[in-house]
Amino acid sequence: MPYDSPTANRIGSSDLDDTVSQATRNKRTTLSASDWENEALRVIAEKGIAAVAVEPLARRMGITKGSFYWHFSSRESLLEQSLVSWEKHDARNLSLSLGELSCPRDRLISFFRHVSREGLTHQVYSALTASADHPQVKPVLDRVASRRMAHIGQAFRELGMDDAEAGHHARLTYSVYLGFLQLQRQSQAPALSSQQFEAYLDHVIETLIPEH
Amino acid sequence: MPYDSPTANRIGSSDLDDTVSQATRNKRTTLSASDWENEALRVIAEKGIAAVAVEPLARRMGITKGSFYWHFSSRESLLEQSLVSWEKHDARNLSLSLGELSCPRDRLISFFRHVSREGLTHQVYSALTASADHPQVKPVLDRVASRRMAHIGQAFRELGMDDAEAGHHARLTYSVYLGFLQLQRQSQAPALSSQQFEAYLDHVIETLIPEH
DNA sequence: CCTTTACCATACGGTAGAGTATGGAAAACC
DNA sequence: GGTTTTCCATACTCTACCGTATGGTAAAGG
Repeated sequence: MPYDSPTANRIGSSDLDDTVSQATRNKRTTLSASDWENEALRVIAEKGIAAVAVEPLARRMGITKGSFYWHFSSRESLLEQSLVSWEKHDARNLSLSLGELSCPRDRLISFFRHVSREGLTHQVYSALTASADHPQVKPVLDRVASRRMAHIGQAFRELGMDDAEAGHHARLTYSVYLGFLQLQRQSQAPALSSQQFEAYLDHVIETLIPEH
Repeated sequence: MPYDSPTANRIGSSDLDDTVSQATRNKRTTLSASDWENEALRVIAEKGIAAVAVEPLARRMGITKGSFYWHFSSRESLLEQSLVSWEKHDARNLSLSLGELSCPRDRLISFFRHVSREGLTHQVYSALTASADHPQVKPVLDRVASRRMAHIGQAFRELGMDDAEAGHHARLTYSVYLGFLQLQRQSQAPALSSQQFEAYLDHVIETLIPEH
């Protein structure tokens, strides 16, 4: 019973944010634990964490439960490892997208721009916010939010704010981001067009980010 | 089969936002449809819409399913009527808390102040945002959000903004509110103390609401 | 007083998913 | 080449909930 063993992707990393779902394993080899994790994350992105059920997931992958319970001890274990995997991936994304640019203003703008048409990672986050009360999700969301707000706050400090003001402004800025995700999720209408979104984004930047 | 009949509270209005749950019906008379609706809304506030299940709800009320299926045709019907009832209640709250004050600035500040320690109605809203993808919840949330943003936008227009800017600023302001709710729901730590919250609120007001 | 009608209890059938048990096949190992 | 490991299929059990069927009781209406 090797379930819950350290996830060493045996076949190939099959990194997140790529679209090789079925193609990766097209009848050829056997499945690994990370294959289940990635598929679970896709389901989370599409239908939320409550939709991560063992049997439907197995059907979706063209396989049976027998495989699952060899790799994992329980559904809870799958969720745990999937969330850990996602959190690592997100932390790496954060360093990449916000750690590169030297100008703090560009960093903040880049943060907002990454929201609209971002890949699987952000969709998962949006879906997880809907399950913020879930005992396994809550600590993950808290860490991710803290990490992101810390980065944002740092940018505001570099723009001349003192610690207290930067902290408040980071919380405010991140709330705007969360509120945007919420409106995005609940709106059935086509939401905002591209130009409307751009105009709104300009307004947000103008309101929240000091000129220099 | 009188289920789905117009909810005429036969016994007593048992209005929302009061705490007479068991006390209202302490062995005495029979239950009405609105009793089920109110209890459902309490469950939504506590554990979300997925926790609204017929049998657990009946157990919670010290009764059996037999009663429920006399008043309602299905679980779906209960949700529908509960949401309708809540939406009406919320619309009335909006007119009351934002329609009274003449000064638009005070109206906006009052809006934010009503968030922190508000009763059942706001808890329900916070819980519903977690189920924004639910087919019965989505249209309700859309209407409520539009209604509230319209009020906020009107206040900004009265403060001198043109239509486009007021619209954007209303969306931005409402996003801050939604983001606050989200952070509230997901934080396991004691969140913010009273003074921290006041300081943050001052910052929000200063940032979002023009001086005069 | 006797019959409706309103309301609720009890018992049933049906579904969906979580785990378990066990066997089978294919590859790896020696 | 035979044994061991790895991986998956099949066939259960168990729980929780939805909805139905039906019978019982107390109050209201005639």
